[in-house]
Amino acid sequence: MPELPEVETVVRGLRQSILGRTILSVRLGKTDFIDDPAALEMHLPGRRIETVERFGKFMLLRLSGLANGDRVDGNGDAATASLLVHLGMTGQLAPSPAAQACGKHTHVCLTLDDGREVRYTDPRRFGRMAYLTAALLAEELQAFGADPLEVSAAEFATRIRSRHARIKALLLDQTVLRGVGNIYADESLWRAKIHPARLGIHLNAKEAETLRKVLQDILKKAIVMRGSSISDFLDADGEPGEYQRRHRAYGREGQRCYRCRTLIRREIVAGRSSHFCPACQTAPRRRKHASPRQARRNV
DNA sequence: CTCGATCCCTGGACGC
DNA sequence: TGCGTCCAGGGATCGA
Repeated sequence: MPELPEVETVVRGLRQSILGRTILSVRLGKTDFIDDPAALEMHLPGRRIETVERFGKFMLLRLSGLANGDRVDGNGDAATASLLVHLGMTGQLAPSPAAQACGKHTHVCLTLDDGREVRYTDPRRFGRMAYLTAALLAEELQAFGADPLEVSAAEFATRIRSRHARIKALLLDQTVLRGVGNIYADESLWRAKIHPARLGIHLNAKEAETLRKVLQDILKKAIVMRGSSISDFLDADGEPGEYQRRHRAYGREGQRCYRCRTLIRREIVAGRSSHFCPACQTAPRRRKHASPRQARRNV
């Protein structure tokens, strides 16, 4: 499941392999994960891939202006448009020789000017692809939160400690931080010894800063190890990552905590399966079940 | 504001 | 071997 480190790994691979290539043509299979399939077919051919960037869990392929002075629609926006790609749960984006047969779940093929194709493969089609002008892209991206690798101590503390939601939900909320998913949320909470059901507002300043530090450390190490391959993540070279070997909580239900030997537990927190050590990560005090009558009195 | 529920989708695990 | 069932999960959405 591609989260920030996995997406970063793919982005780095694509930078090596397809930067500067021109897209010649577009072939589509199933298109229910594409915002406007016709826009891809209409606008991608003839455009060069100028940059490959990551934004949270999104990949952004910034495209050149139209080749040989073709008409640019109205505002000239098309000149700085991008292809936005989200890998969802099972998406892969990688170049392969055009001669190579496509897999069953390959739904987008971008023919390049060097005899290869960039292919998007996604069995579950939880991903997303969209051709967006600069203005539309900016509009999309402004809704997202801070980059977890860049976020300052002060901003992180503000974003977390002002919220009544569970810390697990906050870490997963892309409008709070962009790029963290279930694996790295559980891993960072384990490292910081914070129970996933604690409320953001109940973390003290020290806990919040610890969490930020371990989250950054984990994400950086995971990038170095080219991500976690749990089910079927492969990078742009078709290689699996290695970070799953370092997991301390995620996927370790029933195994012993590396710190205290207690059995790792899995519970649904904030709607997501959450792995934690019930001894190291002490649960929040059980909320007193305020009766509806009592709650009403305080109004 | 925050929550849970529901939907999307398919492969893989599991039980019989 | 071959069913059926359940589950995983990022994100959107909706109602409580």
